[in-house]
Amino acid sequence: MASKKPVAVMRDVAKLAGVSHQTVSRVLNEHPNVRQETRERVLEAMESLDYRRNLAARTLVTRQSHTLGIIGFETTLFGPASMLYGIEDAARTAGYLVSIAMVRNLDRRPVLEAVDRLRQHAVDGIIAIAPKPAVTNGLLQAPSDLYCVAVGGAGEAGAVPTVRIDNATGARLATEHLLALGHRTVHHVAGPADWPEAQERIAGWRDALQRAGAEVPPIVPQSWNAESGYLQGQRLARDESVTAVFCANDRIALGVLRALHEAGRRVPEEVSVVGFDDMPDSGYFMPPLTTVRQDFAELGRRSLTLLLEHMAEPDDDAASPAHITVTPELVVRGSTAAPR
Amino acid sequence: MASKKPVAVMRDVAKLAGVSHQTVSRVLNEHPNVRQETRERVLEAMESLDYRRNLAARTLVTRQSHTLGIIGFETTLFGPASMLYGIEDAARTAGYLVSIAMVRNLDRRPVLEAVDRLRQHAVDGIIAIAPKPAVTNGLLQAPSDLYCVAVGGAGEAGAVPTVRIDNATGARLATEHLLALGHRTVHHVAGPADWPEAQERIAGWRDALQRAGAEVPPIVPQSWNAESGYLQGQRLARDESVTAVFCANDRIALGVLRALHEAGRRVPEEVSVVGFDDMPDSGYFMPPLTTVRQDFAELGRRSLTLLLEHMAEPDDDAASPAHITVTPELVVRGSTAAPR
DNA sequence: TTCAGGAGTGTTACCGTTCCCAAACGCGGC
DNA sequence: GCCGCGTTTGGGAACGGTAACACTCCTGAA
Repeated sequence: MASKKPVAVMRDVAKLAGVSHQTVSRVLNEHPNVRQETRERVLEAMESLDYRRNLAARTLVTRQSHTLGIIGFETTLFGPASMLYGIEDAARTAGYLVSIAMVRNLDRRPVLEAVDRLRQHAVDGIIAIAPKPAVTNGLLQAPSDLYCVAVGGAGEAGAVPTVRIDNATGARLATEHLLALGHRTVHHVAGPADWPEAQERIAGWRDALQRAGAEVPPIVPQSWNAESGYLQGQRLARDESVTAVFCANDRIALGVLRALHEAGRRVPEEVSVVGFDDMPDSGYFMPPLTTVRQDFAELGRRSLTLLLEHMAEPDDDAASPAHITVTPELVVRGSTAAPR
Repeated sequence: MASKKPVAVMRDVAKLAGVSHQTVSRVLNEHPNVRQETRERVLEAMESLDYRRNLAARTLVTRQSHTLGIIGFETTLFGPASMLYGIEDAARTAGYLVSIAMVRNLDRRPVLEAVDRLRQHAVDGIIAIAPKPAVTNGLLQAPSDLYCVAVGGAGEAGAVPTVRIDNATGARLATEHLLALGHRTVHHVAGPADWPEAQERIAGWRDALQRAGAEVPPIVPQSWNAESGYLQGQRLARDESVTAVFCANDRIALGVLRALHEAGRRVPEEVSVVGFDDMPDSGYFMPPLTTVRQDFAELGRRSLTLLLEHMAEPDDDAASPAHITVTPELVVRGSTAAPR
C-alpha cells in the first residue's frame, strides 16, 4: 500500500552503468568527451531507473534554475493573459519553466516585492508585463545580476529592453481609415491618462488628424472598460456632428456601440466606430467591430526571445538595450462606413 | 563598473552575529529555542547584509520547493485566467510561488508531460485547471507523492479532489428565471458535447424544464465561442415560437444576441436571452446580459486552500477525496423579460 | 547536594549536483 | 621503448542550507 518510491539519483545510475557519477553528469550535460558505448550504457541505466535529475541540486551549484519569472498585472484580461500564454509557449520550447508573480497595483513597491520573490526562487530572468512606467522603474532598481525585459507597455527609451506594440501607428491606421472613408474628423474615446499606451494612441490619432488638416476634438480620458465607453458614448451620441469614433480598445468600443444604439444612432450608417486589440469576439459585436489587431501572444514570444538573447550575451551590459516594436494591423469589419 | 555583489550566505550572517550558522537557520525557521537577544542580533545581521536564504539549497535538503504547479488550458480566456489569478493570489499569501505549465490540447499525453515538467522542478503540489476528464485522468497517472487538485471541470467523483461550479444548479437558475417570467419553454444553445461542464448545464436546463412540465427543445452542441452562438442564433431567430434562450456561456450569448438583432427580433421584448459566466463586459452587451455568475477567482482560491489542506494531512491518503462545489448566482439584467 | 530535564547553542553529516584536477589509457613520432 | 598529448574516466570538494545529535548551562525537585 505505502508506495515505496526510491527515487533514483545520479549515484544509482552510475552504479548500474558501472561508471562514476561524474560520467553520468557528463552524459546528462552532453559533454563531448564520453565514449559512445559508455554514453549508451548510461542512457540505458537512466531509462531503466526512470532517472530524472534533481533540479534543486543543479540550481544550487550552477546558480541557474532554468526558471523564468513573469511579473503580471490584470492577467485576467485577454491582452495580458495572451502575452503570458505566448511567453510560456516560447519558454517551454526553450527549456524553461515559467513562474508568475502578480501585482495588484502598478506601484513600485509591489513590483519590487515581486522581483524579490522571484529572485529568492533564483529565476534566471524576468519578463514584466508592464503597462506602466512604475514597473520598469521597479525593474531598474532590481539587482543588476538579473536580466529583465518589459513587454506590452509603452516605449520610453529606458534602460530596460522592451517589446511593445506601435500604438501610435495603430491609432493612425484607425484614424486614417476613417478619414479615407470621408469623415470630416474622428472623435476619440481615450484610455486612462496615466497609461503610456493610451497616450501613444492619443498621439497617433491626433497626428493623423493634424496631417489631414482635420479638427482635433477634445478627449476625456477615463478607463479601459466598457462602462467608460458607454458613458462617453452617451455624450458623443448627443452630438449630431459626430460621425466617426476611434476607441482606445475594444471594451470601450463595446460601451460606445451600446450608447449609440440606445440613442438611436445607427452604426455604421450614421456613426462609424473603430476599436483596438481585436479581442476574441469583437467580430460578433453589433455590428462586427472594425479594429486594430495586436498579436499579444506574438508579443509574449518576442519578449522571451529578447530575454534569452540578452541572457546569452552578458558582455553588452552597457550597450543600449534593445527595443522591439511590433506593428499592429487594421481589421476592417462592419462598424465603419462612409458618412452619409 | 563591474558590480561586486558578494551575496551573503548563512555563514556570513552567522559570523557577523557571532553565532553558528545553525542558530541563524533556527532564527530563519522560527524555532522557539533561541534567546530573544540572540534572535535580534541575528536578524540585525541579516538585515545589514541584505541576506536572503538560498531556496535551492533549502529545497535540496527539505524536498520542498515552496512552489506550486498549475496546469492550464486556454488560459487566455477570462475564466481560466481568473482562476489562475485567484490561485496565485492565495498561493502568495500562503508563501508559495506559482509555476505554470500550459497544455495546448486536453489529451492525456501533454498533461503527463506537463506534470513531468513540474515534477522536475520539485513543485510541492499541482492544481489543474481541468475542464475535461482527460486531465484528471492524466493526474491520476501521476506519481502518488504529488498532491493534485483539479479546478473548474465537472464533478465526476474521481480520485482527484475537485473544486467546481455547480453547473446544473446554475443552468436551473437561468431556466427557472425564464419560466417564472412566463415563457412556455426555454431553448438552449449548448457548449461542446464532450465537455462535462456543458453536459451539466444541459442536464440542469433539461431538469428545470421537465419539472415544470415544459417541452424540451432539441439542442445542437457546438463550441464555446460567439460564432457558434451566432450560427445557432440564426436558426432560432427563424423560429417564431422561440421566446427564451439560455446560452451555455456569455460568448455564445453575444453571438445569439447579434443573430436575433439581425433577424429583427427584439431582446428582451420578443426573445429573452440568458448567458453563463458573467464576463467583465457582459453588462454592456445589447441589451445588458442577464447571466449566471461564476466567481472564477474564488474557485481558484478555494482550490488552493484544498490543496494545502490535502498536503497538510498526508494520513488520509486512502480517504475519499474532497469535492468542493461552489454555487453560482443569477444576475438579472436587461436581456430577459416576460413574453408578450 | 545531586540529578533530571529543558532551553540555548554548536558540530557534524548529508541532500544531489557540477566543477576542478589528477589519473589511466591509447596512440603516433622519435 | 619512451615520451608527449589528447581522450576518457574517476575522486574529491564545493554549493548553501537543514537534521540529528551532543554539549553546556540553568532551574527545580528529590
